[in-house]
Amino acid sequence: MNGRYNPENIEGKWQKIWEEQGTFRQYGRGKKFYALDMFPYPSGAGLHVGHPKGYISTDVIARMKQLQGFAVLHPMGWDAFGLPAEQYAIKNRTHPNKTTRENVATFKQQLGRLGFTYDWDREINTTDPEYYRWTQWIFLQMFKKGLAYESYEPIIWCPSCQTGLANEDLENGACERCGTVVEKKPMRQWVLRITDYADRLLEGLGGLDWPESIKESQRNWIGRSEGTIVKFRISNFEFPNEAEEYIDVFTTRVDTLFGCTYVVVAPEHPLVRERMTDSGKRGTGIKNQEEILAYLEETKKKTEMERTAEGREKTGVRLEGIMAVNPINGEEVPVFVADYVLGDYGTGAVMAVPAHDTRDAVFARKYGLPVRQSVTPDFSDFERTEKTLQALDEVRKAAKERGIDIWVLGGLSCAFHAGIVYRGHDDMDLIVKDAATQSVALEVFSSLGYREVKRKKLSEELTNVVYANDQGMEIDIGPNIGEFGLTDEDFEEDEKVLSGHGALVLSLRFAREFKEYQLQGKKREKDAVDWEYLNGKVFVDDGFLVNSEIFSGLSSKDAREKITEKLESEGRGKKVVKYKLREWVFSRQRYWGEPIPLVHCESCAANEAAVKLTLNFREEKIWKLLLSGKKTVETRALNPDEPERYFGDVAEGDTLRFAFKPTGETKLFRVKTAYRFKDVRELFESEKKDLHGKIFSREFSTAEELEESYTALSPDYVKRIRENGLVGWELEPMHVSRVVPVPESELPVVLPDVESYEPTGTGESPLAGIDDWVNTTCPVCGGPAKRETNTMPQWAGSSWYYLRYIDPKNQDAIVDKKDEQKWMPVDAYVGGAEHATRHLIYARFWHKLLFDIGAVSTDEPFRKLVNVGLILASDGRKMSKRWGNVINPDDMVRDFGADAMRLYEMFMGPFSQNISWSTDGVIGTRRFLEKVWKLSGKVSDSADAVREIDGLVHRTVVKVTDDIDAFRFNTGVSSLMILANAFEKEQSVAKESYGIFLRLLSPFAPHMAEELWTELGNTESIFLSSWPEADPTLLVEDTVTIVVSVNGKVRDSFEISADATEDDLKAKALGSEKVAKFLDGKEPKRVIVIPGKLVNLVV
RNA sequence: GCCGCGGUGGUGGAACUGGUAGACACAGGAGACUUAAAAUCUCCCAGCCUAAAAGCUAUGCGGGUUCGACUCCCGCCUGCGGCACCA
Repeated sequence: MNGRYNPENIEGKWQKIWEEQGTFRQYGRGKKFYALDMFPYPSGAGLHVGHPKGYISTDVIARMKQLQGFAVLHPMGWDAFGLPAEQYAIKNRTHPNKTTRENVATFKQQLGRLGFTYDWDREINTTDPEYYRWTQWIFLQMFKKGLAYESYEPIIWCPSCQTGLANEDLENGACERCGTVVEKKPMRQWVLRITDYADRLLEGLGGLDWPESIKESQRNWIGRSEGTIVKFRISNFEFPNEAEEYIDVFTTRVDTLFGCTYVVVAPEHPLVRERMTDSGKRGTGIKNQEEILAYLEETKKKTEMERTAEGREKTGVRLEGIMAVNPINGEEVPVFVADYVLGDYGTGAVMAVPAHDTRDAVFARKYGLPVRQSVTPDFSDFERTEKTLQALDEVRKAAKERGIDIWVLGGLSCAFHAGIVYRGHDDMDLIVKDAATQSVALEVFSSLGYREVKRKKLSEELTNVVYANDQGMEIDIGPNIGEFGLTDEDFEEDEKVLSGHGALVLSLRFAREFKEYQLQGKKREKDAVDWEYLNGKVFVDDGFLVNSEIFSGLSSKDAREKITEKLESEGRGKKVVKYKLREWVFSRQRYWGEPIPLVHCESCAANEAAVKLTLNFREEKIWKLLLSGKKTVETRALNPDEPERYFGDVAEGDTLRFAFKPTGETKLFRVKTAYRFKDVRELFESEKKDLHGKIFSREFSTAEELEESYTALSPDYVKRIRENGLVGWELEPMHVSRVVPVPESELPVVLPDVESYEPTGTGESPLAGIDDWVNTTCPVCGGPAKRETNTMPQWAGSSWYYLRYIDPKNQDAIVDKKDEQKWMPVDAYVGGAEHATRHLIYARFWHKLLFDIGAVSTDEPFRKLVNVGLILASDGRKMSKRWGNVINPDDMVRDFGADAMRLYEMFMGPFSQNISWSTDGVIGTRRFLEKVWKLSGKVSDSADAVREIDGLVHRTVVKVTDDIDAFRFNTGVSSLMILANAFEKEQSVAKESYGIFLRLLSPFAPHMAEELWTELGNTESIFLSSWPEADPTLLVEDTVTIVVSVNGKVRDSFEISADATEDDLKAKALGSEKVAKFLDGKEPKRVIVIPGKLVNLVV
């Protein structure tokens, strides 16, 4: 006997032995298993009990897998770059390196006490130059592939963190980190072209064993939608060059094209600015310029303040003087500028179809624009009757005779096609306009054979009465609206509003048809028609076309194809795919991050400047066509999402850079001299007409010619632009320098020490102030050059760390290929759900790039992903210093032992669920361990102690194995408790059974299991033994409990041998006295026998 | 608004593909041991009605399918998470 259970005496001891003997470095075995945790950010606060939950789970799995004979990789490391360390550094004037080192030490010590199986020889730290050397290397690979580019677009800027942010770093329009409302700020940025991978990121999800919610979040985030670009020609406009000009709109509902009654462009749309900028030869065509300018001003202000406000009111201004021509029918429709259209999604312009889009409907109603239905719901699957319509007519007629005007809420068009009127899902509401005549209305209904069937109390004073006739038609009559002072206008609101006011609402519903609808809905499942009403208009996702000329009668789906085909064949449209995913703004203007390994060389740029014009096109075939005969071609691309936004203060001889996006492709112009803006613009516009460079070959076949075509931009002109407020964006002069990658052999570019970590706030990182670091020589020409001073975001290092664990000390590659092939992909990745749309998208993106360049062998890094649920404090809030509700794992280990704490965290509930901490719960698992400890005193070698509960032992083997594999730790632990309770009831426990039990327990409570295993006389570690296998013959029980029920209610049960026949069961059940009572002497109508389970008697 | 996931005792939760709802544990109650307390052990513990048994009611609410529903279907309510003027 081993005395009292005292975790202190055994836990440290075994932790040391495991580490010394390398118990968990059995890498030579055959099958591999890679168990991975999302590595922590080593904060100054240390661990709280929530952190280890995920780590315990991977440890449990790792230990079981090792017992099952796998080679198990289970590493840990530190994601240590990031703001908190930097902020701490600013405050305390310590180097972030120092705090990071200290925090890591604390974390490591805390984790050590819990007895994890980490191989610390593989520890990595993202701030270690030997690590970030490879982070920089990956960046260079992106740069070489054109996936990293310099952009001058306005980006999201957090004024408090003083850095640019990615779209992913936002939470409800505020900085995720500090909660400050962000701004848009134009500045030079490094951006990663993640959208190039959008489709693959989307498709790859299909094969992953990940929680559905995470996959769904990623799908949402990527936001792929297939649609059509439709070209609306602009008319009523003086065309200087007789050139046609178009507004391209993006729509996913091209089937509603005939319902388009106007076009809306975003305030940022080039059309707006272009029409407004000057009175030169193009003219503007827009008559109400001032009004529009005022509107643009207004929207600019609005976006900063109340952008997030719910239910923003829709505002807009018509562009007077121009019209847009609907390419499908030649109809001219007005054009509006309105900020309910987003400038940075689609084409920044939409075709408005108020009949089939709620936003357009709201706008159309406000500005009195026509509404034209072009699609109607498809009710062909429903068996229609005319009954509802008849009933409606009847009611109306009878009402009219008595001088009552009845309003119908809900679409009659819908009623017409369906033969039934629906509002919402099941009824149509009638309103008696003149509330004073409510009593008369009631009289109408009763005269038509309706009688009261039900009364619903809506509130203290308000009651709803339901009448029905004998054909099953129901009418709801709401309370009298007269008392509430509603006016005619209120009737235009939707029914919700009215009932909210206690309006007199009469609901007409045909009960039987509603039932049919339910059945149909079930059969059709996802095809079920989805629609809603607004002021009598029908919003239909899927239906068939009406009012659409030759397309009428087609289904929405077919029409989308057919109309697109037609537009395409005429050059007036194009099938396209759009994403919500934005490019990844990758640079940060902060200190504590990986330096971006690039150099800006002015000398190289100067050489380049000898060539008068350099064009960069992303698509190779285009620039080749354009630049044939030119001296220099640079393949680096610039990707502006916004066209020609930046106009600097330029003087003659300065370098100007224009970025524009006429057709979605990306181009960069560099023009050695400053040119007159107007003429440059003309270049853009002409370019729009013909992508394939007609204008270049015609007008600028040589660089010299191009230069001749332009004259210097006059200061007057710049002033005018500014005064007009047309270029409301920050003016920023741009300098051309050539970006040169730091050669791989010179990596890492080490983060230098600085005097002050303080962000500069100017859009430059603190690194910019270190002259002797910034100034360097160009790797290409050897001339003076400046280093890139932006740093990488925190997400960089974590986007590939799982690869480095495999081969952490490799000097020649990010990971050895053979080792990579052995260990990848990760078999179980555990971490918080909050990483759904950042880390987990970024890492997949990087991994796919690495796959493309042959650095890794798998297309996806994480085969299986499991979310760990939060551990909340006992008050239900998140654990935080701020609330003073933090539980420290060290205290738990001290008071109850690591094993009890591990066991509790696995037992407390479903692994992925958020659950409040309960220290009492730890007491429970500690008691269980005490019980197990005592059981060792009962262990006996004698064979006669065996067999009794062998069945239970082996069923527990199956249960625990399955549960661990499926992350159902709570029920796994529970079954161990059941087995221990059973052992306890026995006189003695067979040594063999106890050995099985210990091995099942060992992943959860390794220290105790190891100790007791030794106690049993084993000389080698329990973790070098093998996982128990269940004996199938012991799994079946000899006797089973059969339940007898009468009409499904349990009345009796009995034990019977497992091989009893159905007839045996039946006989026994019928013989039961308890059952006889319920049979009431009658013979059961039917007897259902489920072997091994139950007998049900139907009376 | 759209999408996804949930809603079971005083509490955390269990129930496999429809077959004894509440395993396991916490808290609570009663008792044993003890001078006493802690620890430990035994028993009770969904609600209603009961002396007890029996019975009835119960898995957010209302319907449905089925011999039988926490489980499947329809509709609602509600909580959480994601996206959100994304055309």
